[in-house]
Amino acid sequence: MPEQNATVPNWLNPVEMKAWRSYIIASRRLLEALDNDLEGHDLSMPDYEVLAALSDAPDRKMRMSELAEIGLLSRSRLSHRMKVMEKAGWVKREACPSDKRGYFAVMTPKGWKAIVSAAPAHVESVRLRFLDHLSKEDQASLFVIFSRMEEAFRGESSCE
Amino acid sequence: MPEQNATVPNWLNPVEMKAWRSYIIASRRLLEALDNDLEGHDLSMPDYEVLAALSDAPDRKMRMSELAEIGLLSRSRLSHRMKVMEKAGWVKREACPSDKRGYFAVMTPKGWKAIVSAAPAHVESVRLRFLDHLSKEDQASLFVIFSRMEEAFRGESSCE
DNA sequence: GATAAGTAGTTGAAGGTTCAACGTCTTGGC
DNA sequence: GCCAAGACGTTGAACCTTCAACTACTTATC
Repeated sequence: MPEQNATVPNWLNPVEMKAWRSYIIASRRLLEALDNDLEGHDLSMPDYEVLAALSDAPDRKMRMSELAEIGLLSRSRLSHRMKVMEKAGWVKREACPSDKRGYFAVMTPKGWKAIVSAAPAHVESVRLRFLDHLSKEDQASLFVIFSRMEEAFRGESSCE
Repeated sequence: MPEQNATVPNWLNPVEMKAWRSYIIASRRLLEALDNDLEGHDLSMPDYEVLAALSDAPDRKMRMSELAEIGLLSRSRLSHRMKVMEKAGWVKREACPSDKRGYFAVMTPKGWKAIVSAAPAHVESVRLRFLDHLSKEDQASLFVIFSRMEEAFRGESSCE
């Protein structure tokens, strides 16, 4: 970090620095590892999340925009991704009768099979890579901390 | 999440689920927000980290591979990124005399100016978006948790 | 000291993501 | 009803990342 003191910047002290660095490194590695673990099932994390969201939805279908929101994807990104997932046969699109601008993403039986076969391994991987490092108390306090953070971001989401 | 019980998958219980979801959502938003905050200085997070690492190195220069490791970038990605950063005038490359395969990434005065002007705002943004949500004790326990996670990933880094 | 194996770094192609612009439809105000 | 403003979703272009292949050099082994 360069030093400078135009308005006396308030650099991170060693404790803060360590917290921040360990967080940033571990969180990247975590995402990487989860993605790798999923690769065996030919799924990426975003694809998995889209399928997981659909699998929980009534009739396994959901409006594009809702899906984008849940999956933390921009509309555009979801749209591009859907083209690929549709080609893979996991989902299809269906016009929405009540709003003619809208579409439903609908999970196909093949998509269902894909997520059913990937889910146990993915959950296992979330445990192994994340939850297993946390005691019950850690889990509770992480939840508090990150909910607070999440709350703070509410309203300025950049994936619309 | 679909249900299935081939080998009785051990789904997440509500506490685990909440910890996991809040973590994954907040951590994505955090990265997004930090990137946005940096945008005003025409830097992305990876660029910032590369410059920050260089600015701390002796002579503000560093071997490409070391830089890649610190910045959590693959060699290839760093190489591509360097081309851009070089064009922007922040860094240049310099052959390594002792190992003729190797290169140094060297920070230019312009690069120094860029990071000096971005750093205070970035640090402020790390505080605002992350550290401010954490008490001293939270910081310490996060550090313990994520160091442990980081440790577990050691050796299977996919950015070589 | 020759050779095999490994390391440093780059490259191009394939694929993913973002951004701004667009067409289509809905909604609210008059 | 009409019109402006907004929401839904898609598109293409620009950009970024990954992956595998490659060159050039170094190291280890014999």
